[in-house]
Parts: sequence; C-alpha cells; structure tokens
Amino acid sequence: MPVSTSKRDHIIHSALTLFAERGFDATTIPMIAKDANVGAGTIYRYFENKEVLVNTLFQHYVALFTDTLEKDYPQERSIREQFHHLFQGMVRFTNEQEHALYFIKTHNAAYFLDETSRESFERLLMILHNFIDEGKKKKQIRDLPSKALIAIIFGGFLELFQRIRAGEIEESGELLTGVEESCWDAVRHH
Amino acid sequence: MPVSTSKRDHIIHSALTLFAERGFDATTIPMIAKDANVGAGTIYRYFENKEVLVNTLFQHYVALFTDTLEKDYPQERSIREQFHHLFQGMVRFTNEQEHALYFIKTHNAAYFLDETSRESFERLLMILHNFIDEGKKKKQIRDLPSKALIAIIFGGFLELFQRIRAGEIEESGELLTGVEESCWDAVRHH
Amino acid sequence: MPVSTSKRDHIIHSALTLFAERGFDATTIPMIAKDANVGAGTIYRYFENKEVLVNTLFQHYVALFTDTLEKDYPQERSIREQFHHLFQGMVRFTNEQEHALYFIKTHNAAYFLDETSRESFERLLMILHNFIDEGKKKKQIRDLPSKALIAIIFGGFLELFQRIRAGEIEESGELLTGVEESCWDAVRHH
Amino acid sequence: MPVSTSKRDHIIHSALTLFAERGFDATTIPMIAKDANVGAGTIYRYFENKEVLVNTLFQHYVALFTDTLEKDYPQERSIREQFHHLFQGMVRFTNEQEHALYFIKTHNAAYFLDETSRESFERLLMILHNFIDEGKKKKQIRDLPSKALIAIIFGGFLELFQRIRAGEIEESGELLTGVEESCWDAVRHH
DNA sequence: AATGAATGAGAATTCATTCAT
DNA sequence: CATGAATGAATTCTCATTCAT
Repeated sequence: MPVSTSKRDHIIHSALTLFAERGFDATTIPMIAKDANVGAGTIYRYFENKEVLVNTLFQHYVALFTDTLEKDYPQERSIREQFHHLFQGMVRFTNEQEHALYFIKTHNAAYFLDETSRESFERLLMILHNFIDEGKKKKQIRDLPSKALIAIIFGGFLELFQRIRAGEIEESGELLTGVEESCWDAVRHH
Repeated sequence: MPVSTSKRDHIIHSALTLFAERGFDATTIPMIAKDANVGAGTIYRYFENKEVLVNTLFQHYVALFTDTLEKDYPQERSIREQFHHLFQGMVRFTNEQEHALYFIKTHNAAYFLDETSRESFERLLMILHNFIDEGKKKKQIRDLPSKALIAIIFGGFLELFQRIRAGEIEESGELLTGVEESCWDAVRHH
Repeated sequence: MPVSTSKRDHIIHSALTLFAERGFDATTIPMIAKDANVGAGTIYRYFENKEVLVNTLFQHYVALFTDTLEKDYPQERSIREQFHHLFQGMVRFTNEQEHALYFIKTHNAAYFLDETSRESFERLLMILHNFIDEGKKKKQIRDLPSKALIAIIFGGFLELFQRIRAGEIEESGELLTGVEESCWDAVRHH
Repeated sequence: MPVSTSKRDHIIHSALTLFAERGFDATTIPMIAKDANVGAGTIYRYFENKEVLVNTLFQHYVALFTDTLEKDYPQERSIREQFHHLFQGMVRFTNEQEHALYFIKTHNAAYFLDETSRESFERLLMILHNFIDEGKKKKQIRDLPSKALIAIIFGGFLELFQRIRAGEIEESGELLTGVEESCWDAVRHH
C-alpha cells in the first residue's frame, strides 16, 4: 500500500469492492471502515452520509469508464474500428478497475442514485448511442432500436465479465477476440 | 383452493414484486405483509425467515423458468429451431411472470442464496449449456467457451427485457424477431 | 401500576419526568425506555421520533394547564378574584402534574419546538394576557407592558415552585396565601 | 494581553453565547471552536473537558454577577435603597454581559454542575438572602420564607429579561422604574 | 502552543422476529 | 390459524476527545 494513498482513497476502494460484492444495502459502514482500515467516523469526514458515498463512487467510476471509452475515439475510422475501440475500452477498464464495472452494472438503476448519478450514466450510454446511430445511418448496424442494441451488447458483455471475474471463464486474448466478433455479429447489419 | 394457500400465494407474489423493484435488502417484511394484505407474523407461518423466503422464491421461479424452457423442447429439430424455442420461452416467461426474470437476474449471485438455490440456477444454465454444446458439436455454434456464449445471450436478453419493462423500449413482434436474429448471430457459427 | 395504564402513558410519564429533570438533549431514548419499562423500539411505535415525542408532550401538558386555568374562570367576578382563580389553578396544576410545569418552563423557548407547540404556548399566555389587559382597563393592574407583568408573575411563580419541588421550601396553605398576596401586589395598581 | 489569554477569552465568550442560546447539551465543541476562531483541540489546552468548561464558565459569570451586586453595596442605607442597588446591579450586569444571566438562569440546576459551581451559586443567593433577612428583621420585608421571596423576585426578573433579550419587550428607563417598583411591592411589608 | 484529522463510544432509529391474544 | 404490538440487535450517524504534525 503506497504511502501516497490517502484515507479517502482507501475508503473509496473498500466501498467499491464491498458494494460490488454484496450490494449497497448489504454493506454496512463498519464493514467499509474495517476493510479500509479507518475508524467508522472517518468515513463521515469525507462523505456526508452513505448515500453521498455511493453516489460519489458511482459518478467517479462512470466518469472513469466514460473517459476510457472516449479517449482516442477513432471518430474518423470505420464503424468496425469504432466498435473495436469501444470493446477494447471495456476490456481495459474491466482489467484496470476490477470491481467498477460490476458495481456500475448492479447499481445503475438503484433507488438511491441522485439526479447527477443518473445523468452521468446517461452520458455513458450516449457514447454507445452515438456509435449505434452513426452505424445505422451507414447501414452497417442492424435496424433495431438503439436502446435494444445497447442492451444486448452491454448486457452481454457485463454478464460475460462477471463470469470471468468469478473465475468461471478464463480470460485470454483468443477469448476476447472471439467475444468481440460475437458481439459485433449481434449488432452489425447482415 | 384453500384459504391458506391463497395467503401463501399473495405473500410470494408481493415478495417477488418488491424484491424485483427494490432488492432483497431494501425490502422489509412489513412492506411485503402490507402489500400481501396479511399480518407480518403470518409470513412466518409460511416461511421460517426472510432468507428462507427469498430462497424459496428464487427456487420457485427458477424452476418455473426451467419448466418453460424444457416444455416441448424440440430435441430432434435443428439447432436454429432449438434456439427459437429457447428464445420464445424466455419471451413467454417474461410476459407471464412480469417480475420473475428480473428478480432472477438481480439476485442470482446474491450472498444469501443457499446451496439449493445455486444448484437450481445451475440447472437452468445447464439447459443453455446443453444446447450450446450440441450446436458446437454440429459446427453450428461458434467455437467459444459455452459459458461465454451463455453469458452473452443471457446477459443481453435480460438487459433488454429490463429496458422493456422500464418502458424505455416498446415490445413488438417485429422487435422480438429482430432481437432473436441478433442473438442468434451472436452465437451461430460463421 | 394500574392495568389500564397503557404503554403510551408510561412513555409519556417517563419522558416528562426525565425531560424535566435533565432536559431534552440530555435525555436518551434508552433512558426513557428503561424508566417506562418498555423496549426502546416501542417508543417509536407511538412517536415518530424524539422531537415528535417532546412536542406531543409539550402540547399535551400546555393544553392540560390551559384547561386548568380556563375551567370555571370567573369572568364576571372582580379582577382580584380572577387573579385568585389563576393562582389557584397554577397551584393545583403543579400539585397534580408534578413535573409538567417545570418541563414547560424549561422547554418553552427550545429550538426543537414546532409551530403547533409554540402556538399552544401562546394560547396559554393569552389567558394571562387577557386577564392583565382587562385589569389594566379597570385601573386595577399596573400600567406596565402586559408581557412584562406576565413575565414577572409567571417567572416568579415558576421559580418558586421549582424550589418547592426541590424541597428547599415547604409548601403550606399559609405560604401559598402569602405568595399569592405577594404576586398580586407585584401587579396590582397602587 | 498575551495571545493565549485572548484565545481563552474568545473560547469563554463563544461558549457562553452558545450555551445560552442552545443549551449545554445542544452545543458541540466544534461549534464553540468555530465561533471562537480556534481549533477544536485548542479548547482542550485551556479546559480539561466540556464539563470543566461549563463549570468554569458558570463559576466565572456567577462570580462576576456576585461582584456586581456586592460592589458599593449600601449596607448602611435603607432597605429600599439596598433593593434599588440590587435591582440596578441586575440591570447593569444584564447589559454588560448580554448572555451571562440567561446562561446562569438556564443552567443553575443542571446535572453537570459540580460542587464548586453549586456553592458559587449559593453564595450569589446568599446576598439576596442577607438582604431579605435584614429587611424582615426591620419589618420592611414581608414575613414569608426568604427563599420564597428570592424565588419570586429572581425568577420574575430573569423571565422579564429573557423576554427583553428576545425582543418581545422594549427596554426603557420608564419600564425599569416600573418593574423595580413592581418587584419591590412583591417583597415589601404592607 | 495550536491545530484539525482521526477515532470509537454512544446516540437515534429501523426492522426481523416473537408471542400473547 | 392469523395477527400486530413489542422487542432488542444492528444500523447509521454524531461528537467529545486525542495526538501527530
């Protein structure tokens, strides 16, 4: 554990892990405190309350994910290349932030998310939306509702990585290439 | 139908709805009791405690879903027809048991599920597994780990129906045909 | 302890005593629960939270006190007789509700009182106000601001009874007659 | 004046104001620190803990009040003149130490006061006691228990000044003259 | 000396569960 | 059987106090 890692970072990291593993409601403040090696009261020095904590966390990781997808986005390249970029971004994000994507997956419709959190998630979906829409305009993506296509690839991808994380499937370059092809076939125009 | 069975059914139905809408931990016994129009104590006549309730529920609906998929399974028909049967089963189940599939989706990895529940879920996945394996043997399904393919179509499908249920996407025959084709393209051998 | 005394009554009685003895902020819910011989959670079946409890209590006892003062009020008799009625009412209320008047005294300006509580206290003061105003009109009460006169006799009276309650002064008919005369001399026109 | 004394004074002043406005239990150490413009830890350099702080404060202001009443006490003059001196002292003290008298009023029976604080308060009352006793001996004060008479004028006076401080009554020379006359009439022999 | 971040004991409140009716 | 009042363990959150800087 590097010296520079602040208590706030420890708290965020522990909260992310526990929320991903047990869910918001089943995670108690003492659990987070113990895992982060801080006093329970310390958490309240950094976050007004548990809901603020989960919203801060959600927005933080959604923004990180959004950044990952937007970074070096090949706007001028082919749809297929854009798809590859997005897929690679998901893979990279999952590997860099072990629990973040699963946390986002399991909490994006939760009752305790505030307006800002919902908006940040919308912005994330917007990236996929724009990609889908452009692909449909170019007749390279199926003519199905964009939200349906997003649901299929996003849902499929998240489920897959949950299984990988759970150790049920072994991650490999070959697997990822195959899965990317599979997802692409799900959305591309035939 | 004896009165007592009816009460039990009310409890199961209310619990399913609330667990699907709010999640297990955010749903209280008094909430379920009120929705089911019974006294809180009555729930304990039918279920030993809240965990037994959620496990019973989980096993019940997973079994129902399993039955739906297995009923009239066209073992002797083509892989594509088998896929159609499974897809239709998912659609039918979703329409018949409004909250059941979403409940299963959001709770299948929960910390409070017991061995029996996990096994029942495994049996459900086994149906998909067998289908995938047979398809792979016949070179009609992609050569990817079965679990990966299951994750992709199951995850994608569940996410899609969650969006439909949320009113974000309108269900129609056309949509379903398109989505089925999309999912099939994701898994079929190219 | 009579069988008819409900748990709610026990809670009210214990809360009144403790609030009067220690003040609202220094009284904990477990203290009240223990004194009332109920579980801490039971208090929340009857009162939404601690603030609702103290406001309910305040309004209840202010209303009781108001009733005591208004009952058989000799509107048609002399100002002196009206004063006697009010004084007797205070004495009677103090004796019947050991801690109520002291609780009212120490909490009537508290930050946690809601609008209704403040209004109920205003209505109580209004009785004294009306008496003072009529007396001033008849030139039988000093020409000082009514609020000042109320403060003097109310403040003086409450302080006196606090000392009696504390056992520092012994209550007797003679004492009360003397004190009444003293208070009357403080407000009557000379 | 050394800097440290100044800090201590700031703390005392802020604590007095807050204790008077919100009460001891509803006032937190960080609140006092913020109001006094010092760090929370600094308070503990001057006062061992919160109870020591409030007791120090109490004794300090009771002593100040006592001094005000004793200063130039006209022992050789008439009872009426002695009464005037005391009354004037109360008025002066109230004007000089805005919150002190109210703080004393609301905290003099508190559960957290130590022996020394109680004794200092007793000494304050002793001044009034001696006055009353001498007046009774000279047949110029009513023949009522001294404690009762003290309660009446002290209680009445404090209540009055609380109302003035709250802005409900406007202070004026005329008012004070009238009130003094009223209080005197309450205690003098008739 | 001064600070304020950190702490954990203790407060208010919730809720699964029990049990007398 | 059915109920819901009652409970207390567990949860969120606060704040007096400590201590490294």
